[in-house]
Amino acid sequence: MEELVGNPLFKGIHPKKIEEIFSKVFYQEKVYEIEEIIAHSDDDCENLLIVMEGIVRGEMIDFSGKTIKIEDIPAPNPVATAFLFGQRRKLPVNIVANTKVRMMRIPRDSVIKMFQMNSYFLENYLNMISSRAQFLSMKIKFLSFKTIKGKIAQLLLDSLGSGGDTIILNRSQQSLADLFGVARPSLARAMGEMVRDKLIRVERKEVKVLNRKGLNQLMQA
Amino acid sequence: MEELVGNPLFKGIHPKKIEEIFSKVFYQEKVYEIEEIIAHSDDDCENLLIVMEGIVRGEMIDFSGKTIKIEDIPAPNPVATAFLFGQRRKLPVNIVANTKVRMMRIPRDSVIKMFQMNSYFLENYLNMISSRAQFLSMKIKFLSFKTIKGKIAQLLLDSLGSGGDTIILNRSQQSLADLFGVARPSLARAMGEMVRDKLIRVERKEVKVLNRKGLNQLMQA
DNA sequence: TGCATATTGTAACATATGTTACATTTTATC
DNA sequence: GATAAAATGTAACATATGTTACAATATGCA
Repeated sequence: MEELVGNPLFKGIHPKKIEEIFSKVFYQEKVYEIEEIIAHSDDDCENLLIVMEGIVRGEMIDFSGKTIKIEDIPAPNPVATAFLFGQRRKLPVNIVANTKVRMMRIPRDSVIKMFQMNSYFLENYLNMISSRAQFLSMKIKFLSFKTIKGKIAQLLLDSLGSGGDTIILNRSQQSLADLFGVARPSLARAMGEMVRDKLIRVERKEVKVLNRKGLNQLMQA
Repeated sequence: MEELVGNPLFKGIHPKKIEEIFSKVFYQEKVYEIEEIIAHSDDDCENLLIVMEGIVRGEMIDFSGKTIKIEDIPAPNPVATAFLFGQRRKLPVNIVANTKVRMMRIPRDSVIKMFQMNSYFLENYLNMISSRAQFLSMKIKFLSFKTIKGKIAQLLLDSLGSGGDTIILNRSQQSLADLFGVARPSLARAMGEMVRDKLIRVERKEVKVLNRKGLNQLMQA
């Protein structure tokens, strides 16, 4: 069980205690070879999966059969903790072995027992899904700005904080456009108009905010 | 405690049992008048708040100080369950009383004790934040499709799965439009065009997929 | 320095979506 | 069933963004 030390789900729990917990609940371990599919998208999510060794990836399959990588999950981390409970207890992605991996599989019932045996484990689990919900919430705030100028304003005011009025953009226009999910010339045009309207001044990678109130208004729409 | 029957956090728990739980942990109740601010955005989230009576709203404050209503939360429901744990334990919104309200306030420690006293309560809580994470996850998926038709295609093919070819939409056009982050008439138009192009056939809440390949193509763009 | 390459600015035009307004249909309530 | 309320269909028009193409800079490298 030493592999579980360092796993965020077992943070703050003494290794001896971890041993003790696992002596009292049912679980399985299984080894997968490279590129083997560990779990399919839409499979019922009845078990907590933990990467003990190696790296797995989550990938989406679109309907034409193409796959899109979503994220890599290395040991020692759990997989899809937000789908073991809740209304839709199904995996949203395929889980595939990037390397040879060893996975631990703990049934939901065992997990609940573990929650009641050890409040650290419970808090760690709660922290994990809560953090995820918080992160997604932030991301949505960003994505749901409709206009390009709104996204720019959000980015600028966010990275500005309270002090100062200049930001160094360390990304190319193209990468910014990708981040926003817009076309590069459209981004250039939007920034050009903001300069024209004296909201900002741009010099190479340096952006100076001239009119905070104006930027705020762009975020409303 | 009868007000808690019907509260999703206490689903499946016998009223007597609820009494018993609350006899063993610390909590407070407080009454707020109309338009009184119950909690401020960025306040540390140290307590589980439950609306016992009345309706509260969450509202965001933008940089210029204007407020934007986010959602109404009527009794008997908890508030901001996803912010009691996790990395950023701060309220993202102001909580304001829409009507005269009575709120229950349970410290995080008490909540954890309650988790360990009653596994229904624990599962209900887990279900609630998990469902929220799942909902946000789904929303992001839709937001990142550029075109409305793409979003529709994604929704249809997703809820279709492998078998059958008809879906019952249990949401109003408006709520779908909100989910997609588009305007309602735009959604109606897009669906109309898809019907015209013989990709789908719509009859009230029932949608029949006529051309899967065509829907796939809409998702590529 | 000179050259090649990448990045950025700009323009004209096409298109998707938003906005507003109203008619029509469905649903709920008495 | 009658009525009001909600949801939906549709149209005309405004606007933001995408697309394509090319010129103007900036950047890296020999």
